[in-house]
Amino acid sequence: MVRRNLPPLTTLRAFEAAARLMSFKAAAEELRVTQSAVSHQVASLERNLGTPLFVRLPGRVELSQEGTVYFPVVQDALDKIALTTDLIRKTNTSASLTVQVYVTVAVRWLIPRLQAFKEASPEIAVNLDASLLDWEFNPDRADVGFIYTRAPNRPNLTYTLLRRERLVGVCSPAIARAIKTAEDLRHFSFLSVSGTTDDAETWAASVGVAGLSQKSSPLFDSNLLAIEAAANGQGVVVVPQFLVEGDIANGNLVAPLASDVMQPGGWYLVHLQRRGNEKAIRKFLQWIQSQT
Amino acid sequence: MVRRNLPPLTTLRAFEAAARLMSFKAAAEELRVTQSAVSHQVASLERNLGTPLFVRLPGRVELSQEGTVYFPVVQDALDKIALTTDLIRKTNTSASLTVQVYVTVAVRWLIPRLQAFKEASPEIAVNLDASLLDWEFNPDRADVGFIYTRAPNRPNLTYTLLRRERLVGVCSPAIARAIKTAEDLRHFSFLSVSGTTDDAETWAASVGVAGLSQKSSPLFDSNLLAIEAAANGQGVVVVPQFLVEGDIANGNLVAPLASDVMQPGGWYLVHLQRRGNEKAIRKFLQWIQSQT
DNA sequence: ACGTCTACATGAGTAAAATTCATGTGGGAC
DNA sequence: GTCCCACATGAATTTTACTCATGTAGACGT
Repeated sequence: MVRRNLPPLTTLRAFEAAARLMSFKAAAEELRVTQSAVSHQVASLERNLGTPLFVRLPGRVELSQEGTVYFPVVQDALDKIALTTDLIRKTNTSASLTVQVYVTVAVRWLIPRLQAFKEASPEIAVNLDASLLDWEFNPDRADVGFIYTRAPNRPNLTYTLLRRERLVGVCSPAIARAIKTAEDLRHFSFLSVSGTTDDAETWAASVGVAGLSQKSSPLFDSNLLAIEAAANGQGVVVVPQFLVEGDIANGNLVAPLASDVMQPGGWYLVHLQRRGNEKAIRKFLQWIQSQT
Repeated sequence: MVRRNLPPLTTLRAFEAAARLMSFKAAAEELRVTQSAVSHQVASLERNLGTPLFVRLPGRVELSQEGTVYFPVVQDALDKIALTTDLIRKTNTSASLTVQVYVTVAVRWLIPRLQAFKEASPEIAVNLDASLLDWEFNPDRADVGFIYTRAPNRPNLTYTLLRRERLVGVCSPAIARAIKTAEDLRHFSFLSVSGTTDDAETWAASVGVAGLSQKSSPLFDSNLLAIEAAANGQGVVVVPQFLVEGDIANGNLVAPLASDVMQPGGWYLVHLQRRGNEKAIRKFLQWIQSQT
């Protein structure tokens, strides 16, 4: 068929649900929008077609004559699209899961543990969408996000708190030997990372050298580089503890000064609310909760 | 079927056209969007499905394996929706045309002439969407608009200039007998209409009494009421001439002072660009052009 | 008769999606 | 090597979808 004058296709979704359920309210619940959205969508479709598709009765609706003609055609069409869409998705995505994760977290925490997930769920291939500076979960690019935020409240997203994390200042063993008190920090560089200077200052204040981290030197783009630099004896970096607990355990890095200060936000596993029932997402969520 | 996880339906339109034509560029032309829009839409659908639907080759595309599966299902579904949509539209709207028109223009100019249009095109029922203050064409509410504007450049709309109109100051015959020169206007009220005070002042300046219209009295919501008030001897109103030429011809209103000042904008017949080929719209446009 | 509750309707404001714009890229034709 | 073409992409803009707040009409209970 040559170019067709289709109605706005999104409105068909609302119309079909409302027609099938005989209720704008029930359709709204199913589609996870407000009743008002369904009402507006149906009205838009009716304007486009130039005729009512429903007869409005007190507290309920019936299909109009035109609606009775339209509904089975639309329902059948959407059903066929949905079935084929699911088939293609299953073929390609139910066996994979894309995780959006900060590159440092990927390298230093997640990747070492992924083997365990693969063993637990061999049918799910995990792809990592590692980002350098993106703190916001992008549902267009990933199925889930391992995200640090202080405001876990973006609409349409489900946030599951995995951990609140302590901040630690770490350095190489050589530098650690020279640090007896916080005052000794004045002799070494703070390796600051863009976007995390608040954390560094919070930690510095907690060990009694408020303001010191602001006199810092090399600015790094990511914790990954900063941690490497710290391990190489170039100074002290302040990071969430879970990123360096492996290095602390093997002596590669040392946390010479104790502090109980916590990051103000939390680390969350995030996904689109409406995808909360997908098996791969649920399995990953369960697994990562068991790891933290 | 209970709630389904449909892809974004708008993307299906782009996918189907691109798949049928084997060209994003040709699909863009057919859909009257840019090639970039098609590219973005297809990419969005591919992300949603988790797999490419096209194989990109130099300067052309082929359907991928999944695309080959998906295309006939989507095409068939959209064809069925389009056919049924057209059937419903034909039943309800191809024989009718809704004209958005300022209420004064409707009462004083268009309605008296509609009989001629009905005789010329009896198969087209004209509905009027008369508005009081809306100067902007709303394609959601009407098929065409008879619109005054100085800026005929909103995107996606086609503007056809019908006329540029002279402004006239009109009053009852009784008041007209008392007006020999423009200075005599000082003894009478200017009947101002919200939204048209610029016109009134432009006219007043053109007959040599700049500023006089700004000392005006009763403010009316529409020219219709103001014209009625003028005919009833309550003062002078400044309006586009075509609105009162019938009253001037029958002596109900008089334009005692000549002026050649024109309205700065124009009167246009407006419609959605993409609907320019519809028979009812074309017929109405031809007819109203012959009337002006 | 009155009050309460429900589902749909509507306008305004906000968020998300669609689209345009400008430009880049890779390959084919000449 | 140059030019041209179709597709790709990011940013900005426009349009659409949606939410919010509120209104309305009728059903139901008292």
